[in-house]
Amino acid sequence: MATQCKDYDFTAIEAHWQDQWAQEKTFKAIDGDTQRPKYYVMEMYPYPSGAGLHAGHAENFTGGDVIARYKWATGHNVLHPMGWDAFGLPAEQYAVKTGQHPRVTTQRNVATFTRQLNKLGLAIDWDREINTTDEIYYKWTQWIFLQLYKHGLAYVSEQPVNWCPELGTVLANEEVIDGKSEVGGHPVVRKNLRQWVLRITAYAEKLLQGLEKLDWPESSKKQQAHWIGRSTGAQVVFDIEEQDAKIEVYTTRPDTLFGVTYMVLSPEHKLVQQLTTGDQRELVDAYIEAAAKKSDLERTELAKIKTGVFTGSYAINPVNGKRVPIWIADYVLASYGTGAIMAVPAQDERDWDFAETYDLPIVRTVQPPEDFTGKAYTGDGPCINSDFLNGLQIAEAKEAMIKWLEQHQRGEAQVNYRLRDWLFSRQRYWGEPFPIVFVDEAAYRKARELGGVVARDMPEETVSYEDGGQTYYALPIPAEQLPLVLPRTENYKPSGTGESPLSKVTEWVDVWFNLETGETVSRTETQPAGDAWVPASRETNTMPQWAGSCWYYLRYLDPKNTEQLIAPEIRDYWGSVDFYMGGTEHVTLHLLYARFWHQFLVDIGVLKEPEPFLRLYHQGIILGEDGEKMSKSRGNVVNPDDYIQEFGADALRAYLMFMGPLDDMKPWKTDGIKGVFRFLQKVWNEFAGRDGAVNSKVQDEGEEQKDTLKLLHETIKKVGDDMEHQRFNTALSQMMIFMNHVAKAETVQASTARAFVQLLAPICPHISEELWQRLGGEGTVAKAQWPKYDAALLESAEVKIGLLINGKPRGEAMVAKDATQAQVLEQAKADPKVAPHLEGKTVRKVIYVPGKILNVVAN
RNA sequence: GGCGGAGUGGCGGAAUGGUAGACGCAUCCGACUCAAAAUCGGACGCCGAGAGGCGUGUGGGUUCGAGUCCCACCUCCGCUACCA
Repeated sequence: MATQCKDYDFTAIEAHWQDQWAQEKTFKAIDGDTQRPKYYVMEMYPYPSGAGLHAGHAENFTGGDVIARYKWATGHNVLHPMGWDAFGLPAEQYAVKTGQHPRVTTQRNVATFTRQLNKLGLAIDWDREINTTDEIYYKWTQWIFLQLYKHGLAYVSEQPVNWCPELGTVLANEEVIDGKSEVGGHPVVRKNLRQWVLRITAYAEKLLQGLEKLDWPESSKKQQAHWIGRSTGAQVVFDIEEQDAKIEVYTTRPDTLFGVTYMVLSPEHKLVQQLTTGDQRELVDAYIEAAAKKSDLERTELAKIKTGVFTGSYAINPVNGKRVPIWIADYVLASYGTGAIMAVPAQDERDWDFAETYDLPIVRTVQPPEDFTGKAYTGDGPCINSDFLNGLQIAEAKEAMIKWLEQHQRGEAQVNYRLRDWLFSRQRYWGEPFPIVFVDEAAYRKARELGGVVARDMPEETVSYEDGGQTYYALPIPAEQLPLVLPRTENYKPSGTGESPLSKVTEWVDVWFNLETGETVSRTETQPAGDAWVPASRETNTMPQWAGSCWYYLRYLDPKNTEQLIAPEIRDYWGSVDFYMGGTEHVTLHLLYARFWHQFLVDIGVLKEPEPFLRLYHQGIILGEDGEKMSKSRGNVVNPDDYIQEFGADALRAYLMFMGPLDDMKPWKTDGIKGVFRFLQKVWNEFAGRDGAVNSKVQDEGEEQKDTLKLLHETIKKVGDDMEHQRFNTALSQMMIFMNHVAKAETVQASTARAFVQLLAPICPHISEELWQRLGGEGTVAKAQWPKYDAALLESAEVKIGLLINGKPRGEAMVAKDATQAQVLEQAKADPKVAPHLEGKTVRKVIYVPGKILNVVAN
């Protein structure tokens, strides 16, 4: 049913059709529909912040929506879902500030977002809505963690971490930018804390290999590959003079081993104390203390001047027996390789800088070219000063050296990755609790002996930690006992000590734990009867925000399943995500983590497809009207709601798609939306008319005019091609050209109008549904079969071609499509605008491209 | 420093090696109007009265023909950054 509107009352029309779609469940994806090909398209789900929907969201969701609608129209069974990434810091920080519980603010924000998204007219299957903070959802987040734990991919580690005093939490490396927190920009320092860590490095190779087959932007693949950072080289063992210890280093340049003039340990290296001699002790201790206090910002920003101190000890170079001094310096990272390096200043810029500062010797082992004027030489060349390597090029020398090291048992070839294990715990309230309890050693042993479901979900290798002389052993809360519900407490403020707020909820933390069944009872109750019940303490850290987003694309497939993460037949039907749209900023975080979990789930038999996201697409950032990044402080923020109210969702959607290529960064121009609004107004006026259901120029009987028909088919072709390649801006241009023609035509056939409205529907669905109805279309335009163009109609008997003399355009001519070169040349010679340019010249050559140009070369 | 992307009218942007500037915005002229808005018609790269000349960051090259291909350079943006 269409509305009764006379004018283009977009508010009424849009509300009407949005209701209609919701009621009819027009965009419900059907599990197991074998009649139509499936298509799974999704956008990165939003974090429901208090600020509401912004322009970037609108662009992201509209872009995905146009694709979804186009796929429906071309006969696909489309899955286009939506959900909420609702755990995370901002809700908790807001709670701390205002005293409102995160659950309350989250619910409120989700309601706001839902209302805003609906106003955009998105073709979403809302029956599959998910929320990462729902128990039914995070039960499975916990379940996946449990599987990771069981398979030895989750461990506890006391390690220096990025501690942000302001936020009262630890951050992942990826959440620290220039030594400041990504959220809020607060300073970050190092602190040792007990943490859960996921062994993503075990998947480094697989994650790298998997990239090859993905249809992702090349730059994103490169970025991820760089993040994984595979390098090949050798591990080399250095003896230490008059000491029992050995230093292991990793190097990508084993060929330069003869050029080692000193060694450097990171200040955190475990051998530092042992290697420091009495007279150096004071200096070394002071240096270590200073390095520990430095924030990451200081450590990187002050990197221009490298600092370090001598430990007093010497290492012995395994290839030539030379003694080289061992230094410590914070330009060597504890977390990469072995935390120690062999320094070869002649072939490494960093080492050169350091050697220069501290007056350490430099020995070239690669002959630089004669014209080389720089300091460290990192290019190729023949080896020198290198004994048995002399004369070899770098690649050969590396091989020879590795062979030598292996023969003499002083090292071996090694592959290294830049990727670090993933720091997976947060000292926060608003996240998924870990399905873990800690018990003493006796209880731990007993759990294994009992062989219940607890033992079943235990990893082979014991996970434990020490604190105050006591060892705590981790035991899983087995799958049967999930979800482990986040306790409803008002104690969500950060403790400030680095402990999670949950640690203060003692009635939740301290439990009786059944070592066989994994059941728990608060220790405020009396101990249940039976040997299997022991006192235990829950893990009080929570999971990071990334956890829920690692697998949400799977939950959309089977959102209400309480028995399985996903039913196999549903998994097999939908497979992987065909089109995933979101910002580039998630390439090294979310997209890598999600691939890791996905590959893991494949390995344990839960999933089959090797990769989660086959096609990745990044929408470009929308800048403010001033060409600057939108921000509250600049006051250039565009609120989509304002424009929906003033021009309608269709106009907003059309403008967002018309601004320029979807993946380009581009500035918002309010005047621009007026242009597309005029276009929609024109569509309405031409087809609906100003004062009736249909404009009187729309004809039901008779034939379409030739030129209109030709243009229509050109438009069908152009829009279809553009839709396939996400070129929505040029698709709209073509539709504007078409409407400009219709506006000038005396009449137009209803069938023509309907076909046009179909083309418009993916981008402007509301006005299209309305006009489709009025023009006599059947059912919803969203699912009407996409028009086909007739190639024969695209041809015309006469074509316009350009007449060029010596490559310069001098005129144009209408000629028969199959005109010969001679005919066209005649016409050119006779053309009053062209002829003067040929006067007195001899024609040397003629190039004729039928339908395009005739170029006469003359002098 | 490394990786990636981009430089086209006043602006957003179009152009399988084939008449650069489609489409839209802004501006100007005209019609309608008492007037304005809306709408419609027209103009709109730069220089030039005109013929014409010059024009896609700069310099070279390939080609009958280059925004598009090749080489060198300049500028801007994004990401990343002591990873040995």
